[in-house]
Amino acid sequence: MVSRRCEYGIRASILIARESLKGNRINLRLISDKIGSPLGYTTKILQSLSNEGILLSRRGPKGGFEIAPEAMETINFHGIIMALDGGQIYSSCGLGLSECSEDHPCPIHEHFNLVRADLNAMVKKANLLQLAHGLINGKTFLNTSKKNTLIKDKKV
Amino acid sequence: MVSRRCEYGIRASILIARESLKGNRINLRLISDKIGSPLGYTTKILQSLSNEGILLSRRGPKGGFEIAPEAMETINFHGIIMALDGGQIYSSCGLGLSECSEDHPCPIHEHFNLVRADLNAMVKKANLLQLAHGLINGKTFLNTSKKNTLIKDKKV
DNA sequence: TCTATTTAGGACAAAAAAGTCTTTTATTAT
DNA sequence: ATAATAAAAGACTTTTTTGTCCTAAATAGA
Ligand code: SF4
Ligand code: SF4
Repeated sequence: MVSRRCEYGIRASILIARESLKGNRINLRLISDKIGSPLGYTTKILQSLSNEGILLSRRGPKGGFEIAPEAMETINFHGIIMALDGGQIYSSCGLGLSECSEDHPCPIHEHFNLVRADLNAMVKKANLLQLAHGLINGKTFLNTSKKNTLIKDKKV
Repeated sequence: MVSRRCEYGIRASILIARESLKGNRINLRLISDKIGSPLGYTTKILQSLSNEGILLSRRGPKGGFEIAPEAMETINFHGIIMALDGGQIYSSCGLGLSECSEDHPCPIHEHFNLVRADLNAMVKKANLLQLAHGLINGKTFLNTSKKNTLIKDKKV
């Protein structure tokens, strides 16, 4: 549904948001460790998010990444996906049926529109403040298994 | 959402179904032409679908691909996706948040469940008979632009 | 039987995505 | 100032996905 790049970006953002709410800045090593992503790859993803203004970064000792608490309500999945994958998910049909248009719809257009509407609603509804709070309250978890091992194991 | 491989497979299946309803067998060259997919790649996708019993193939002159009309109601997107991409779409979280479990959900689990439910409903509801009929009636279209040019152009 | 046609199958190549490594720049504390 | 720390940036490699090409096997029709 989204690229791995984007998956890491989402997980990292939620983690950084949580730490920022607790007043901490968190560095690359810790992030890649906690979310189970390759360090050298993560650095670029976080750079992209910084460049897009989603994260704040600070070099040097005591440096790391953070998110301004007042911005957290504005930053949602949609923004992160746009920053990392670019709008393809939205502009292209998820089923690859070439062209979208209301007066020339492909055979499954109606069905697919429902899914797309839900997806759009979700990515815009899910903001970082909410997600980070969920983590802090303990109601929800940010599972940090390395490299999706659990999911891959299922296949074997 | 699905791989390109799967996109081609879906488009091809709908086309073959339509032709089969009209009593025609359709060959590789025509298929790849109509759906705008590379011929040599398409051959393998159709082979996979044949091996999974989704398509019937016939070699030699007047050969080609077809789908038994009585099977069309049984063949849905779910089956095609499983045959070509394998169940990853279902087993892994579309947002890559590692682990799925009802008692240890990740922060956006509830939101995502809605999308997933819709998606599941769609891929199972969309069967080939229905889709092929849509094409024949002229109510819906199977857009055959080559290599998703329209979508890619939007980015430029 | 012979030839033309069409799928099957496998080896190979190119492109894209994911991941690694090394050097540079900024920041903090001594 | 200097040393240590951490992000920025870019070159490079590996893996996966996508795509190409060539040969073999099956089938229909002359
Ligand atoms: S018309 Fe609908 S189903 Fe068809 S390609 Fe466009 S969005 Fe997808
Ligand atoms: S708990 Fe829900 S949102 Fe989280 S990884 Fe699993 S399916 Fe995805």
